[in-house]
Amino acid sequence: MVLHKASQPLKVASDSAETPQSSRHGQIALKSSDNPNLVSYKSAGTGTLGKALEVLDIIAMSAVPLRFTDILKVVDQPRGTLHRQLSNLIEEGLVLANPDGTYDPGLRLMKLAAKAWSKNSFRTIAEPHFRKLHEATGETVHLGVLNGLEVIYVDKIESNQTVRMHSQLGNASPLYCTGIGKAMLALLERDDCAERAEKFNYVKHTETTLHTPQLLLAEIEQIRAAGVSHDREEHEVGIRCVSAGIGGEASSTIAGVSVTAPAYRITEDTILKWESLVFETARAIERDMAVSMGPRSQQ
Amino acid sequence: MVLHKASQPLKVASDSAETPQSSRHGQIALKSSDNPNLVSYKSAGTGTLGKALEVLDIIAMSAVPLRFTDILKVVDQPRGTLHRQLSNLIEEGLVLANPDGTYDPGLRLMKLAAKAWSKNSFRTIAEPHFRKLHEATGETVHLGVLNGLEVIYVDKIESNQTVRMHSQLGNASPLYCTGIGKAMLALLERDDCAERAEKFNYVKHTETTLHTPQLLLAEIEQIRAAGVSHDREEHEVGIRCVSAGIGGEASSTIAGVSVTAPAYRITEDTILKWESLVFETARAIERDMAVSMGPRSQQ
DNA sequence: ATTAGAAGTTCCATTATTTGGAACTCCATT
DNA sequence: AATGGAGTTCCAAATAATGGAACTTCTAAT
Repeated sequence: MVLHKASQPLKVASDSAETPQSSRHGQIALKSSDNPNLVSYKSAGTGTLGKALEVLDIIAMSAVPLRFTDILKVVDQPRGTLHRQLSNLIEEGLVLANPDGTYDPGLRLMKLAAKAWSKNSFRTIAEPHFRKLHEATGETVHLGVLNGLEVIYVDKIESNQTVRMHSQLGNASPLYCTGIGKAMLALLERDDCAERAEKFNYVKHTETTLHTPQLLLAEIEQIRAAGVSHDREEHEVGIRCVSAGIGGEASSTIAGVSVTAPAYRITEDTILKWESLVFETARAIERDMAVSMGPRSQQ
Repeated sequence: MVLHKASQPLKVASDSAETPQSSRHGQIALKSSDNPNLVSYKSAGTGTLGKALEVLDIIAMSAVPLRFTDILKVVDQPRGTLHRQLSNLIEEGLVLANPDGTYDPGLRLMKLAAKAWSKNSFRTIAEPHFRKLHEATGETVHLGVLNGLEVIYVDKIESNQTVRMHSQLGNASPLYCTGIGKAMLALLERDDCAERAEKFNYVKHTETTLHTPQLLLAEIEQIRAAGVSHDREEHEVGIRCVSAGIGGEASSTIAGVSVTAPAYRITEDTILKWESLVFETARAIERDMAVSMGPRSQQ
C-alpha cells in the first residue's frame, strides 16, 4: 500500500477515511472532526472499538449528564445495541452509571490519562525548559500539542495560585483563536494549513477573533516570518498571550508553548521580552527532542 | 436535579466474571485485578472492547515504552490479531505510535479524562469542603475514590507549591497502605472488606506497613470505631496522614479525604486537630452528596 | 385507581467482525 | 548472501455484534 522504509511503527490503512492529515513521514493520521464547540471524534471507522468510543465521546463531551434516551437520539443505533454498548463501557470502567439514570465518563479514564501524561515523552523533555519559562516570566505558561483541529494542553503552570492548576490539563481548544494554535498552524505545510483553516467552525469569541480562513491564513504568514504568534484577546477579552511553535522539521509532534497574562498588566516591552523568551524556549525544547530521538529517527 | 426513583441505570449481568465486588445496591461492579505494583485490568470479559483495552492497559501501565513484540509477549494473542488491534487503537487516538517503533498511550485519553474530571459530580460537590480543609490545615490534602483494590486520586491541593500539583491526579494507590484507602475499607461491609483484604498483593513499603490481612483487618476495626484513619509512615518513610471516609449508607460512591504532611512537622496536637477537621469535612461532603442525589436515590 | 405510553431491558436468528494461522516483506547481523 | 528477528498482509473459520420485536418497569394523565 505504501512503501515501507524503517522499522516504522504501525501504519494504518485509512480505508474509508475522511480527513487524513499530517502525512509527514509515515506517522499515523489522526482523525479530525467537524469541531463545533465541543469536538467529538467522528469514528465509525474502527469497527467495534470505534462505535464504543463514539458512545463514550457523546457521554464525555456533553455539557449535561445524559440519560439512555438522550444518547439514543444522538447515536444512530437501535436501542438494544446501545444498551449492550453501554453495558460494556460500564463494565470496563469507562463509563459511570449514576444513580439517577444518567451516565458520566468513568474513573478508568483518569487512571489511563494519568499514565498517558506521565509517560508522554514530549512533555517530559519539554518540562525543564517550560518551567524555566515560567520562572523567567512569572506568568502563566502553557504547553500544548497539535491534535487535528485543536490544541490539547499537556502542561500548565499558573502564575496565580488561587486558580486551580490542573483545571485545564487535557482540555482542548480550537487552533484558530489561540496563540499556541496559530503558532502550530504556522509550522505545517502550507497546503495542510490551508486545508485545516477551511475546516474550522469559526466562532467570533471577541472583537479581534480571526473568524475567517482568509484572516487566519494572512496572520499565519506573518507568524511564519516572525517565529512567534500573538493572541490579542482573540479568545477571551482581557487575555493576551505570546507563543511559539515547536516541531518543524525534526520532530514528529507539533506543539507549542505560550505565556499568558491579563492585557492590562502587559506593556509593549513585556511583549518583546516574552517573544524572545518564548522563542528560545521552543528552540531549546526542539533541540532536546532531536537529541532524545537520535539524529535521524524518522524515515 | 431530578428525583426519579428506579429509572435505574444499566445493570450489568456479570456473566462469567471473576471478581464481583461492591455488590451494594445494584451498582455496577468494577473489575478488580491482582494488583502487583502496577495494576492492570484483567479484561477479556467484554468481547472486543475488553480485548482492546487490555492492550491499551499494557501500554499504559508499562514502566518502559514497549515495542510490538514486547506487547505480543504479554498479551496472549496471535501476531496478526495484535497488529490489527493496535492499528485500531492508533486510529482512534488512544495509542500513539512513536517514531522509534514503540507505543505510548495517546492524547485522546487526556482529552477524555479532562472531561471525566470536570464532570465528575462527586468531585464537584466535594470541592468546596475539600478546599476549606486545605485552608484550615495549610497542608496537602487529597480526595480519592474507591476503585476495586485501589484509591484513585481525583483531587489534590499541595501545601508546597514547588511540587507539581497535578502530578498525581488520576494516579492509583493500593488501599492497604494509604490513609484514604483504609478509611474507605472501613466503610465497606465486613465481608466485602475481608474479601478485599485477602486479595492485596502486600508490599512492605516501610517498617510500619500493614502487610497481612490480619494486621489490616484489625486496624480497620479501630478505624470503624474512630471514624478516622491514620497513615503512620506506612507507605513512605517520613510521611504521615490523617483521613476520613465518605460514603457509608447514602452514597453510591465510596471515597475519602486526607491531610498529609512530613512526620517531623506534626505534633500530637496537630493530629488531634486534623482528626476532627477531616472527620467534619467528610460529613459535610456526605451531606451535600445526599442532597444532590435526592433523599433516597438507590433502589 | 386505572391506563396510556415513555423509558429501559432482554432475547435470538441474522449479519458482520474478529480471529488465528501461515505466508510474506523488510531490516539488521553475522 | 544468508539467517533470523520484527512487522505486515491475507482469508476461511469462529465469534461477537446487530437490530427487530416482545417484554418489563416506571411516570404522568385521566
